[in-house]
Amino acid sequence: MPPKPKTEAERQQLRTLIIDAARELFVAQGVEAVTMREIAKRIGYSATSIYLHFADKDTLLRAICDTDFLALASALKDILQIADPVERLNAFGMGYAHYALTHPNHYRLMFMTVRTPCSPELSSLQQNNAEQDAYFQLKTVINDAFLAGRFKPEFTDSELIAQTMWAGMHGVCSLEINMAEDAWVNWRDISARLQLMQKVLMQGLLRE
Amino acid sequence: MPPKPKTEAERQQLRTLIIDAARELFVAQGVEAVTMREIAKRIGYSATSIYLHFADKDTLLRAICDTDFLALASALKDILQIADPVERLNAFGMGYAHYALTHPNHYRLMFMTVRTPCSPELSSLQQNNAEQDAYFQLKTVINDAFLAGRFKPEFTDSELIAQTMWAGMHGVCSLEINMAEDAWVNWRDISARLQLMQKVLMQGLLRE
DNA sequence: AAGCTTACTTAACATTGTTAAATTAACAAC
DNA sequence: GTTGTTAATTTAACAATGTTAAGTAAGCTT
Repeated sequence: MPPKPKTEAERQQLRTLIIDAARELFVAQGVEAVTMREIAKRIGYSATSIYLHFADKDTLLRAICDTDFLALASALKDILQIADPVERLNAFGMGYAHYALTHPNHYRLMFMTVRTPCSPELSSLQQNNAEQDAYFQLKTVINDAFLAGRFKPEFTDSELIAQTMWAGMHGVCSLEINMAEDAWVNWRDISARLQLMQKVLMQGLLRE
Repeated sequence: MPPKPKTEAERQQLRTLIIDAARELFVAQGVEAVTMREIAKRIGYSATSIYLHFADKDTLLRAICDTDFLALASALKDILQIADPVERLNAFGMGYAHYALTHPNHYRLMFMTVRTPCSPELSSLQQNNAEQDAYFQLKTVINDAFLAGRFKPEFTDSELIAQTMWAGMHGVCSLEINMAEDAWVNWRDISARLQLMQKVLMQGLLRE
């Protein structure tokens, strides 16, 4: 209840307390369920206190987002150790999809909701850092295969290839996350869809 | 201001008046701009009147959605006339993407937002009607190419192919709609991304 | 003319994000 | 030790939203 001057460490601690509470709600019930008052109740503060640490709800959501981008990069980190470039590329795609499908709410926030666009300035993450930036990881993985001459010679723009592979996996994952319950479509098994997408991308892009 | 008993035709007319006003707001400013009061102001009624025609906001949005699913099917209808199955498939993919990118707000509502899932019972559209059901059109286009023996023999499930091609195009379109402004990624030109996706899908799936 | 139904409106409620104004405790200065 | 000052927090309050309940008035039926 009462006010004491707080050290920077204490402030940071409270910040992550808020983020964690928000994430918990958010993972359980999606973005809409996250109300400032509900978050506050969880941590035993009043709603307005959150505004001492985050400018508004959007900023808070982006802070969650940031930690989840980091989590994604961490989840994929080990895959970068695989020696063979094509095998690595395969594993990277599947690792990405696995993260997406096991963290649908995070994934939705990161890539499927209208939000003020991410930019390096607004983020706490370091762009082009292989430990933190999953997009950089993707570019690297693709570029390694590219430099190893594994792609068909007609494809010359490594970053364009990266964006296309991303789009392919993102397409499967986002349709699954958003429309799996949709009875209009007789959905095939998600792992079959993932595998086929992966295979098609590979067959379409790689040399024989 | 005054009440007269209305014929069924008049009721229907008011219904579409509401839908059109809602769509206008919605197209211009996205789903967030669609408030019941704003719609009402546009058509010179009070907000609560809308509830005489639509159970709630979600129902209204889905009604818009329904007319847009129909619009998508209509936009693609002519393509079905193309004789060569592969050429038709190509045109269908591009037509789909064109609709998505020229109607981003509709597309977002149809395929990218959390909504109570579509099912044939809740929709006014006829499933498996080539004039109304774009997914059926897709299945048909794919299946025609399938029956013409144009896919690699290893791919035996025509509907799985359909879902994969859909996912590919959806991936490109939805990333564009949601993340084009994102400065983290050095996005290649959208038409280059579309073309590459199309080409990769074709090269991956079709016989030589 | 009395009453019922229909189309509509105004009031009102609860919930949201957010801001402004109080409160309360610790610390510093005299 | 009283008095400011500052920082952390809360309570009140606002405006906007979706939605419901209660009212109002025009036409229809009898």
